[in-house]
Amino acid sequence: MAGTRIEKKKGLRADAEQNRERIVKAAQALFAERGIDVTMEEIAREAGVGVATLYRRYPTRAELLAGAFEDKMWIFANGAQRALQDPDPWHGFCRFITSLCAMQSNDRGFNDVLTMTFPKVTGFESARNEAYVAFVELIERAQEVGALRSDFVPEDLIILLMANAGVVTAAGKAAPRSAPRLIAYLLEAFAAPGRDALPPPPSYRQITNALMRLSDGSS
Amino acid sequence: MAGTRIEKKKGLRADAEQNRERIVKAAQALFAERGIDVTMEEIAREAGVGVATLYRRYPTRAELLAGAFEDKMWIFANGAQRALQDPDPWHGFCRFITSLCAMQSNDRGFNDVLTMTFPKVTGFESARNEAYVAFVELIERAQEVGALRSDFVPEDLIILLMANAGVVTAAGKAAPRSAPRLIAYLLEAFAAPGRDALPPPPSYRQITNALMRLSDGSS
DNA sequence: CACGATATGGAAGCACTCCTCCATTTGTGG
DNA sequence: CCACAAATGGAGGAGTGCTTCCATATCGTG
Repeated sequence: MAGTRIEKKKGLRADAEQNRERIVKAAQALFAERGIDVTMEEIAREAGVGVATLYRRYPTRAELLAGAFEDKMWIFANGAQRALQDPDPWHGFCRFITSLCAMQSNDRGFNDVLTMTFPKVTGFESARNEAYVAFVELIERAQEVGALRSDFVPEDLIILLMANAGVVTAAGKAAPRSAPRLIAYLLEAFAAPGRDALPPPPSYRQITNALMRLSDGSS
Repeated sequence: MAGTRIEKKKGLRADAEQNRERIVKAAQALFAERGIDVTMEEIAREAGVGVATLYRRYPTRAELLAGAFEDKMWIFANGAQRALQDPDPWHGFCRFITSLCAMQSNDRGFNDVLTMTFPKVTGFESARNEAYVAFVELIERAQEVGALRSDFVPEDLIILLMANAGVVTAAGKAAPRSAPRLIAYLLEAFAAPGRDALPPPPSYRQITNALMRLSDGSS
């Protein structure tokens, strides 16, 4: 997903740059799996460096978060833009929402960051706004062809995001089965006509087990 | 809502019992307003007692939570039962969901507790199960009269709860405007036909302000 | 290859919470 | 009214997590 990226810091010593990359990767992996509450020590350990190294590169926890989620935020910001190129407005609308929610499901940390909006972290707010502008147009297009109900407003997307975040957070392992069902219901409610069938629900056992997540160590 | 309650602890000295009540009230108030993360010290201060007093009555944080939310959990557990007495199955179904979600909106702590399911706290799990059983019947009744879509399953309620919890948590002050909109969409998706109109959405300003909640001290 | 700037690791400083200890105060039955 | 069990408050032990310090090790240029 990340692949070849531009070298950020200009005058970084070779080994330092390598360590920086290790740190970001470790942070991304741990955040994705366990949410943004992972310890700085743990990230450093996973990256195979000391905490001081981590702090030299990312002086504060917030900056590490920003560094770790920068690319996903950018993908998010451009998601609506790309969806605008879909010839079918309604399909583009649904695809954007679906893929965005999938990102939430697949990355607990991203899920946290999306709705938590920690302030003063360069670039995130602007990414959000950029996505918002594109999304407004996505809505208008879908409404013009009569596929999206006319009383749908852009704020509803944010509500959907927060709702999905709640499901992802609370459902834990059952999220991949639960979240799509929520999205399906909502898309159906958003549509003027009705369309595709619902995905199968998780079992009661699965979902209550997920609720118990405090008892075990996993998600 | 609480009003006159039964004296819990039998042989409590008069002043001790009075302090216990103060503690529960303080805990309920603070939890409701700021979620379950409130400090023990803070609760003690609000109650006008020392921490030791608090700990003597509720030896652990979990027990205090249990004590503070016991009554609301009971209300929840019996909500479905009461809804069963509604002559109109669909109306009963909607009313139960609506009032339950309103409880989440009005009490951040209850919202947390509902989905967090901390284990080994006497009575909560059984309350949940009791509600679940009643809710299954509520569903069947609503489906029999053709008001509720036939592919709706009980687990969908849990998903709805988790989704609403996410909105309440993330929206903060905008929750009273946002959560009902989510519920309205979902109820519409749950219904076989379509019914009532959607409530007005929160403004973009309101909802993004809510997202900024980390910057200020309030919710 | 040597030397200075850069980078590093781990210990320790802070801040914050949960919870415990114990000397002192307070209610209450006889 | 007294004596004693019950109750209390606040200091402090223990644990955790973010961040800083600094002595040491490493890179890379002249």
